[in-house]
Amino acid sequence: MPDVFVRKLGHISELMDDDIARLSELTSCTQIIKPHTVLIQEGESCRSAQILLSGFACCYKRLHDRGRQIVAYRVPGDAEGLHGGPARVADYSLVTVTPCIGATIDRETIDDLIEHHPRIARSFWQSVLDERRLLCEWLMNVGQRPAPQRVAYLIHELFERLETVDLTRGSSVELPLTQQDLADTAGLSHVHVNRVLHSLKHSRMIDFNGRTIIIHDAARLKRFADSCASFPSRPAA
Amino acid sequence: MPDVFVRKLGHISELMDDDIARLSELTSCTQIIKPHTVLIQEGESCRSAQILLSGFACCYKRLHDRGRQIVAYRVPGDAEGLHGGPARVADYSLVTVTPCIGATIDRETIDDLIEHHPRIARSFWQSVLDERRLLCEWLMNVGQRPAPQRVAYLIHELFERLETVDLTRGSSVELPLTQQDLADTAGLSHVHVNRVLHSLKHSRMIDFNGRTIIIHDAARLKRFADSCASFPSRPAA
DNA sequence: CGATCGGTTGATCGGTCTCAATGCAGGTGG
DNA sequence: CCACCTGCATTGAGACCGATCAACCGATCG
Repeated sequence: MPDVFVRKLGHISELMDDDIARLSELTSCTQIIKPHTVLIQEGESCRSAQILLSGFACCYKRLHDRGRQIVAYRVPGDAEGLHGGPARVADYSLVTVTPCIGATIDRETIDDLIEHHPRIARSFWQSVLDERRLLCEWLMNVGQRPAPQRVAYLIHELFERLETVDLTRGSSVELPLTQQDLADTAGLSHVHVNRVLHSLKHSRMIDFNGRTIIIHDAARLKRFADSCASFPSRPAA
Repeated sequence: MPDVFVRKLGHISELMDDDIARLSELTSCTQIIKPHTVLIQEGESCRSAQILLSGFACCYKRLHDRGRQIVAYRVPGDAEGLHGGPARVADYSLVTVTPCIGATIDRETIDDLIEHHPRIARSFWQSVLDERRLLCEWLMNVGQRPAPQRVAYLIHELFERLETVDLTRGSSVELPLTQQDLADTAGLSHVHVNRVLHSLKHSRMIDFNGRTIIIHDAARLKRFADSCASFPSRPAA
């Protein structure tokens, strides 16, 4: 059974046995990383790709004095720097949120994979394009949605992503994020995120207890996120 | 002299004469496109790449009933769909803003270029990664900056991008965007964009007349965008 | 000449931020 | 074992930024 990373790549683009073998070989050398470890610093050049096999990480940019903007989450199976070409200056910092298990692949190996393994190259393209898709979604999220819908969308997205890697149990997920993290993602204050979460809970859209979130009806949550209801609508009756 | 597109690619990643020849060949068959023409529809599958040689276009997503979010601008030399792999469902719509001159390259040709012209492949990677970089910037822009800084940032970015393709004259640019376009980019109302523009003008940060914008001091504009001044600061005295 | 589109301005409303205080849990050192 | 501290969640009060609504203007165009 290949690891999460290889499975996820195989999901978004067809891979053959030898592709899988080659990738598995590269991700077999793992390391354990402590929470809140900075793996990549915005602005510094980054020579390798990072594969996340377990745990939670996030990517963020800082605005001089002001707050940080989280621009992406990395969950098990995700990777950073899976693109061809020479080393680039990092667009954002990458930091672990929880303890993580990761693997590192250097740029030469990435380039070699892209050059000699067309199916792997495709899967790399797909994964970069998927990142771009999420960035567009997030941009629309913070640009167009009011706070409750914004938070609802984020929770829904994370739930769906974690579902594909079997990190949900039924309708509940473990989200190791603080309300401050959510705030920095949604472009809101953590105080307001708190109120919004409770209003979502009150309207039976979600439920939570500690870091565990329960989504009773993912479709309804999504529908709400896309609606312009000026207030989380109560369940009928 | 190669066209804008080829020059821009050559700028971000080294190309040889035969690469340039091959690309120039592909962009030589141009077409004229009317303003407000939808080239790609969000959600529809898109089989070709579009090169923009002249004119202005924008990419946007729609939120059900609510407004649109512009997620990118395309200026001369930019392209859409410059990535490997099979046709994908479009993440956003692409529509011309002004009359444009464009060229179309089909997916098979793109894949062939990526496979047989390593330097071209690199430049394609770079351009996709540059798009991603801008998306992150925009996300931080709407997520973290107050309205005046947000608009200032956008104007600065567009000025810089247009400068690299020689579409500025000294410190002035022609921006064929309505205030509504800027609003949909910044996640603000067009009324507020109007007020902010005037306050930027009043504080001598920018000047404008019709669609022509003058940036007296690009560095100062950028500095202001990155600051947390609660109000556009007047020039000393 | 009316119609349309984009820009401008004023008044008002409300969503969200900020500030501040409190509570609660886990960890650490005495 | 207790005192303390730190990080996170929670709650209230008040201020403010930016949205909305509405009206008007000017230019362009058929």
